[in-house]
Amino acid sequence: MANTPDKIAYINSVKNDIRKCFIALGSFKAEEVEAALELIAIKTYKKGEHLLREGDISAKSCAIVSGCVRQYYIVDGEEKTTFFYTEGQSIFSPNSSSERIPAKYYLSCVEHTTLSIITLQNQKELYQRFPMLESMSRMSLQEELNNYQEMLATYITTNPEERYLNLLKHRPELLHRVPQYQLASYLGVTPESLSRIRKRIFLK
Amino acid sequence: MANTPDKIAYINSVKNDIRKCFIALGSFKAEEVEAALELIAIKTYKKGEHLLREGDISAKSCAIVSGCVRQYYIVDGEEKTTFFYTEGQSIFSPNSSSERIPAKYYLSCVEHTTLSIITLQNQKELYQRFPMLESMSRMSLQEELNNYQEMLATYITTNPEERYLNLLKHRPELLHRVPQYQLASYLGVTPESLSRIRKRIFLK
DNA sequence: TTCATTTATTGACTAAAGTCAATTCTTTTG
DNA sequence: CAAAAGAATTGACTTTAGTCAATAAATGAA
Repeated sequence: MANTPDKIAYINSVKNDIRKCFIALGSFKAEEVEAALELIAIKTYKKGEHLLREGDISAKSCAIVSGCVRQYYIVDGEEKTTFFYTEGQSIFSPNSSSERIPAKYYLSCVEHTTLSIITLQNQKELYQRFPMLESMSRMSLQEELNNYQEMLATYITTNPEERYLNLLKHRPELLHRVPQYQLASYLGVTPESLSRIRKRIFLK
Repeated sequence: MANTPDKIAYINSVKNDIRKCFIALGSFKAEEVEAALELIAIKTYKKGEHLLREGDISAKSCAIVSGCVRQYYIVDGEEKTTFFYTEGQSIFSPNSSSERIPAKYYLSCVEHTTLSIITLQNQKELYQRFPMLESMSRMSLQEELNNYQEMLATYITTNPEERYLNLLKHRPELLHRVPQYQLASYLGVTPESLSRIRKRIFLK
């Protein structure tokens, strides 16, 4: 399927936004920025499209430019949602460098979604050329790790109702973007229970 | 409190183990290894001692040489355990580089524990001197992030009984090293419930 | 717009976890 | 060793979530 002029224009505008980010870092020459941009692909996905299926071996990392991607596992034939990625969030590859680990989960688009994608191969090249980027990457991984530690801690220390209220507080937009049965599974309850939790909260 | 000769000998033997790890990497000269070792401290802690308290600003990362460290939050006056670190695991600082974020949790030793500790300051120096170490650090952070993503996913997709069975399978030693009421809180249930879960499983 | 499908809610009932109090078992320590 | 403190278990009861079936509401495609 060939890209329409519209789409090409859109991709260029996204690339330009990324260009601005690189330039804002202040440490790169114009040619270097262009070289780095060459290593990144911009792709769009339709609602419902999969980025990854269980068993796939992925060798790329993505950042969400716009849209929403759902991570889920299939356990006993049931979809169990474990994360929603939205604008600005990164989906790190389950594979670092040389390993070839098949994914245990699925990634599917909840909405029409635009990603910036870099292959591990290109990432390696980028980091060799610009060690500063590897350093930044390490620090953002560290931050992301802290986030996950905190998410796990929050999950352990709260019950489903509190988790729903948390979501309402910290990612309210999700409630409108995502079907409720997927939210339910993300909160670790059945759709029926989430419906009752919402009712309970409403009555308070 | 001065170190006894015993303790000095012990710390030296630990340092020597770390020395061997560096040498095994194959890319460093003997003086470089010694310089790197200078940046790392070995410390021992008694059972019950705290490495970190809520509100503390920590500027170091640790690796568990031996022993067991429990991470917990205090929520409504109750300790909520969210992780157990054992031999070979790393406790990354909640602060990367320049930020000064006070900790939201506690770290306390479940047993007599030995740590290797590096300050963020020294870490920075180490990475500047040996970029390969920063690259390794990035990759191990990536792996650790994958671990956490999977732990969160497992937590979301399982009920307390399954979580207990999981622990039995993947970290059986914890069941003997850690008091049951702390495990209960780690599994997200009350001590009474865990006691009943164990009974239920036993009767099957 | 209409029909079909998907999603959300409700009801009735069951299973599991929470709470509080009492008891037993285990570990510490003076 | 004995007393005290800490940890684990058990019982009775309450609250919350799970399950299954029915219905209502919303969404999407022809």
